[in-house]
Parts: sequence; structure tokens; C-alpha cells
Amino acid sequence: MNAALHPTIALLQSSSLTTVVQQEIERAILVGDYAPGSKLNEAALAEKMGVSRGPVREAFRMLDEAGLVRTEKNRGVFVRAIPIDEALEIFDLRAAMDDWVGKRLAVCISDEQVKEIKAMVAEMDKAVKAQDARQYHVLNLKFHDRMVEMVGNRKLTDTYRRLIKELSLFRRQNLADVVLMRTFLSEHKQIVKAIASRDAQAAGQAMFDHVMQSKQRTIDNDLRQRATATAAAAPSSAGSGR
Amino acid sequence: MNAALHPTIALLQSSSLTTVVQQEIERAILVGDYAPGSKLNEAALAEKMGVSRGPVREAFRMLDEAGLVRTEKNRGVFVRAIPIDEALEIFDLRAAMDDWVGKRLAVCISDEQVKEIKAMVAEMDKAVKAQDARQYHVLNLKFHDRMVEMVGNRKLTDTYRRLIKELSLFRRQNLADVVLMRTFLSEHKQIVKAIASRDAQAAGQAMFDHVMQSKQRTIDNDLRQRATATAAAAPSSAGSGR
DNA sequence: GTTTTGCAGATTGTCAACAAAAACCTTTTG
DNA sequence: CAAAAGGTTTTTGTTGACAATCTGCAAAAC
Repeated sequence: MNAALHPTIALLQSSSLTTVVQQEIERAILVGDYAPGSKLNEAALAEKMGVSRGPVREAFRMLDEAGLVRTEKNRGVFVRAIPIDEALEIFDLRAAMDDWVGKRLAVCISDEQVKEIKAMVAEMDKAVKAQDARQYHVLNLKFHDRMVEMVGNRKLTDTYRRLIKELSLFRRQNLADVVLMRTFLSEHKQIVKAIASRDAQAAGQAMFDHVMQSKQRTIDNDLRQRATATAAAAPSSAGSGR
Repeated sequence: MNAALHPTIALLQSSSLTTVVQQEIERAILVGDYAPGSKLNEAALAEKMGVSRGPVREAFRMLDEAGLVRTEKNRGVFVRAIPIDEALEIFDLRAAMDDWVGKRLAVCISDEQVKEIKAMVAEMDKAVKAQDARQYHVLNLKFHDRMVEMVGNRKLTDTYRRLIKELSLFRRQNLADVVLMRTFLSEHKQIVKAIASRDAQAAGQAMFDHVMQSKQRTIDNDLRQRATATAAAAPSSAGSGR
């Protein structure tokens, strides 16, 4: 019946104004066009996208349920700002999930797929050597996402991605310095090695530790930023008192 | 500023028509008033609840994102029917999460809380002895939910509950017979024992195994039902051929 | 000078009406 | 009798309008 339907047709059938508005706003949020905490104006967005307020409101409800915005009655919707403690919770949960991912992959990954993730690590290696932090970051996200995907559990993949999206709303990524990138890269290699050698216990442990390491870095970074912030707010001595 | 605000005011401030409608429909779905696969009519629901279609549509978008309904463009929204393979995926993911829950609880649970879950197991014991499957089922859900809650990770709790809700849309609960209830009860006792003795490894394993056991029961049950269904559809011999 | 009060503008919550698509029923045709 | 064609009805998608609420500012009161 629906044999090889034209891509545009498939698109038209699935997408309503609401869904395209939802996707567009989500993209804009994730890419940082709307900063966490900022307010989203219904009428303005509607006009900008050339639709009425109805679809925009429906999109808001979806984004709210997805955890990307928060709605205050009679006040509007705001891009969610993930507080540090919630971010840390996400790291813990992610660690537990990745532990399982490692164990599963060690058992069920194909040789082909091992090659694939090895190639990804090699690419990250290149990025580190080129000191291209942005590129490294993209590859890193892809690396973890792909491994989760390889487990072949859609619910896991959905849940994982939901968490990653929320985490991206946490204070803009502490762009790793070269030393840290090197550390993580070696951890990645260890993960792949454990998986390739079919050692479930080691693979789970390696992935768990890796996430916990990221969590720790986030904590350190937050403390540092918090310190400089308070220092700027209340210069103790000989400060550059504006 | 917001000192001891009147409960009615707090209610009015938080709940819009949309949220009320959303909660009501969700409740009705989870309680089984709307069977999986059945269609939800916008206008009918709106009239039934005394609101216009707008809030109902917004509620639909939320429920869609939550995975409780599915929307087909220009055709309407339907209560989601979880297929067996998706249910099994949820079991696997839940097992991985509960593994972590066990490990965490073994480390951080308070003596008070140990008492609490022991009391819950005792209640389930009573329900089994009274052969009250319905009551057992409710207590069982509460038992697991409470343990997840005790970990103190809101993201974990949210994610867990989301999965449980979806799972409840899977073919109506194979109400356990007494033999199975006994089996599960003893597993519950083992879980509590492992947690109380602060053995993280054992607690995680016990919870993991317990969920996997549930998964296996679901598989068995499905095979059985599927067999009787095909037998009814195509009576092999001396069937009550209408 | 500070606080309170009242008003104007902007924004959200809700609704009812219109347009488009799908479902249904009747009739016709092979 | 089955299947197709056509028109009618129902249902969804979208819009614009109205009411309720909030926000900010200016004038008045203390």
C-alpha cells in the first residue's frame, strides 16, 4: 500500500504546524538561541513562524513535558535552567544506564560495530591533536549516543536522549581544555577495549567511571565558577572595584 | 513574599484547564477507562469536561509526549497500545535501573526506611494469604516505587514512573496466581534482606533478577495467550465452529 | 523621600467559528 | 453481489477574538 512513498509526501502526512513549531523551538533551545531562564513569548514566536498562537501553545505543552521549558500560569513559559544538583542527578542516572550499556555491548556488539566505535575514537583523537574542542565535543556526544543505540533498546535510547537534552540546558558546556580531553580520550579507549574484549564487568565499570569522572569535572567547574562569581560580587581586597 | 499562601489560591495559581484535563485523561487511561488502541474524541471529551477543544488539544500534546497516547495527523489521538517487544524492552531498562537502586539503597538507606519497606513486605504477605491479588498488585507497585523514591534522585524517580505508566498500557495485567505471588514475595524478602545487610552487590543482583523474573513471566503469559487466541481463531478439531 | 494606589499596556487563558481532511453512507455500475 | 463513485456528515487543524491576569509606571498619600 505505502510502497516507497515520496519523502515530501511522508513529511506532509506526519508533520502538522504544531510538530514543526515544536521541532524548531527545540532546535533553537538546544543550539542556545534561547538561553536557559529566558522567556518565550507566544505571540512573538507565532508571528516569527507565520502561524497563530494555537500551534505555538501546543508545542509549548510538548516541550514542557519533555522538560525543556517550564510553564508558569498566567506568566508564560521559560526555557528551563537546570540547577547544578539536578545536573548531578542526571549524571548519576546516566552512569547507571551506561554501566548497563557497557555490559550489554560487551555481550552483543558485532565486529562491524566494534570497528565503528574504534573509528569514532580515532576521530576524537584527531580532534584533540588539532585542539578542536568544539569538534571533540560533537564527536563525544555522538560516540556515547551511538553506543547506547547499539544496545538496540529503543526505550533506553529515548530515555538517554531525553536526559542528554536536559543536561545540555545546564550552564553552558565547560569547554574542556586539552589536558581533560586527553584524559577522557584515554577513558574512551579503555571503554572500547573492554567492550572489544567482551569483558562485560570491565566494560560496565569503565563506562560508569567515565560518566562519574564527567560529573566530578562538572562539580569542580561549578565550584570554580562560583568562587570567581562571588569574588567579583564582593571583592575582598585590592579588587578591581569598578 | 509567598508566605503561607492559602491552599485554594495555590491550587488556582498552578492549575489551568489544560493541566486539569491532562490529569483527568491520564487518570482515566491508567485506570483503564479508555482501553489501549481506542480513539479519543476531542469534541466529546471537551463537552464531557465542560471546556472547549483548545485545552483538550493541549492536554493531548502533553500525553503524547509522555507516551500515553499517539497522534495521527488528521485522524485523531489514540490510547497507545504497547506491543510485547516494547514491554520487554521496558523490563530490561527497568532491571538496569533497579540494579542501581539496590546498590544505592544498600549504601544510603536509613534504619527507619528499612523498617518501612519491611512493613510493606509484611502487608503484601497478608494480601497473599488473603489471596487478594488486586491488593497485592497495588502494594507491589507501591513497594517498588517507594524504594526508587528512597534513592533520592528525582530524575530517576521521574524516569522510573514514566516507564511504569507506559508499561501499564501493556495488555491488561496478568493477575498473578497465588503460586507466582508467593515466588515474588520471597524475592521481595530477599531484596529487603540484602539491602538491610548493606550488601550492595547482592541487593542490586536481587532487584535485577526480580525484574527479569517479571519479564519472563510476561513472556510466558504472552505465549500462552497467543496460543489460545490462535486456537480460538482456527479451531483444529471438533471446535465449537460457530 | 518612600510607599501605596490606580491606570494603561501587554500577555496569557479560553473560546467559538471557519477551513480542510477523513469517514461514512448511498447509489450506481460491472 | 462486489466494487467503485459521489456526495454528505463528522472530525480535526487552524485561526482570530474576547476575557482574565499580570507588569510597569506615574500620580497621590503619608
